[in-house]
Amino acid sequence: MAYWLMKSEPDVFSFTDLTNKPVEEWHGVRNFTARNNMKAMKLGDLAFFYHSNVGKEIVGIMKVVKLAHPDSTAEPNDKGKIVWECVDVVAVEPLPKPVTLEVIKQTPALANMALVKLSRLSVGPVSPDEWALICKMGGLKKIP
DNA sequence: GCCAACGTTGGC
DNA sequence: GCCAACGTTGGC
Repeated sequence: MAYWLMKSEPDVFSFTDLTNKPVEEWHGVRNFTARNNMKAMKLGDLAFFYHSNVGKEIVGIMKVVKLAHPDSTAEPNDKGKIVWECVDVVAVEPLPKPVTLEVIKQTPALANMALVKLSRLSVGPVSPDEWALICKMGGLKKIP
């Protein structure tokens, strides 16, 4: 099982929005690296939900419930092919104490995260160590 | 609102 | 296939 981090602007779609839905298609990714990360996801993989621009913090955890499939909002390219894909996710639980980007940058064990190094990547990997530490910092008693 | 970082496009 | 120009993202 792998861990991930996915970004969304809370103005557009927040973690609260996710908790109000039974399941959500993570559509709208238009970057090949991010898409490839989604194609690498397995059922049951967990991902942090990060609020970009507004908040700039990790606010919750979600789970992959459907493997990558064509993005329903993507237009076919000039060959009539849809190259953009996405997974479906469900909310698992919020972090009692959101972990901010500022704190992540100040934490040596987290300063090399893809979130920090590749700030424009909207879907990136998280190592098991990073995952456990952020869960702890976020106030979770049990590491999912 | 600015700017750095990065991806994409198009000319050669 | 290289690289300059341009567009977009996201932090500040």
